[in-house]
Amino acid sequence: MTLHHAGRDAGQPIDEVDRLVAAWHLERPDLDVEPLQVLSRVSRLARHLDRARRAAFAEHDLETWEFDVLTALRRSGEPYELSPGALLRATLVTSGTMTNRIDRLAAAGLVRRRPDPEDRRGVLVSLTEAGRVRVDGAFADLLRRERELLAGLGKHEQQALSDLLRTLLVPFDATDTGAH
Amino acid sequence: MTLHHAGRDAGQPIDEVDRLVAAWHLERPDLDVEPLQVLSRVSRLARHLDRARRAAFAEHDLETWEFDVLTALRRSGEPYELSPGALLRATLVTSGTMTNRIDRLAAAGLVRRRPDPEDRRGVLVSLTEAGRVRVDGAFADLLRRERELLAGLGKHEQQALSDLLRTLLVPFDATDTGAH
DNA sequence: CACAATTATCTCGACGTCAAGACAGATAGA
DNA sequence: TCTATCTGTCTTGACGTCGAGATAATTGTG
Repeated sequence: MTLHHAGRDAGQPIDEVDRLVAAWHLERPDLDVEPLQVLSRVSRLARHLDRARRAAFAEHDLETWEFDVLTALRRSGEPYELSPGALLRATLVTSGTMTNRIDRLAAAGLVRRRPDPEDRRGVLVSLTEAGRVRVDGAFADLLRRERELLAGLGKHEQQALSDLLRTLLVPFDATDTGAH
Repeated sequence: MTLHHAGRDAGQPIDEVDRLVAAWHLERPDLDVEPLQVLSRVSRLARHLDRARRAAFAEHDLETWEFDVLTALRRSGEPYELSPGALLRATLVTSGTMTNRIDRLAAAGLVRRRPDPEDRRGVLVSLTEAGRVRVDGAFADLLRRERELLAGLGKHEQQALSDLLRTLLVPFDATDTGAH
């Protein structure tokens, strides 16, 4: 395996993934572990982002899962109303989970449930005024914090990064319909 | 907000995040949601990766959490032995979770627990031969699949991507000591 | 018009994780 | 040495998610 030139750029700082890759090189010099350079970083970064978000939402008395549901409704525009089915497709959770989430959000007064007038199997979930105010505040705060996390990258580096990530993402978004 | 030039490159396909950003532009034209271009993609990609891994490990009768613990041991080298404390730092879970994981891995015959001869509070967890064989097989398979996921990128695009991700990751890895 | 297949939501039990705290042993200062 | 503090591991209870399946309404076919 020709890994002699596949290392890091000189001058870059070292992160946990560099250490992890180095450890694998010692233990399994026969394997090409380069995929980890990209994909382990994606996973670890996502984990850190989850924590950062949780901290941001805590100041608005919201859990991450509450934010996910409320933003899906907010993003859908007036009258901020979607079916549970649409919500679970937007948030990638199962139907049992969504029922539970809607129950708790309704108990907290952030959403309202009403029967779908056009389909008697169906239900429509809408944002209350309290819910809209809460999610708008949390979202603005989230964007502020995310901008800080990206401060280390210039505008066109960010653009390059999103383009590269999109390339990896497209195959998934194309085939995948989410959990039901 | 001057976003008129901040969109996507022409010729690139559209992914879910492009749709999500477009929806926000309609609903909240006052907000600069560009951070989502990077960070939502990271989160969503991590989610898809989790699923892909789960599928890879299933063929080796391993859960993701089992793989995480076993690779930490494998990577540490002979004699493939670490304390629960070291394992929880490596995997970013809490101590209660790690106790539970070790219990189940020991019951499955993949790891062994023994008292630390140098510290009577402590325990040492080591890979059994069965555990080493299992994790080596699963890891090779994982790398094979991850390489396929990255097939859409050239070698130096992968390099560029890991460098950009490292820049975002370094501040976290520097300050953060993980969950205890 | 009836029947089968599909769609939408909810119910329930099992599972893995976390957070807080219990407990034993180690360590350092008075 | 005695005591306070720290460290390492385990215990416990609450919680959110999943997966399977139940129920009910709609749609499509003959």
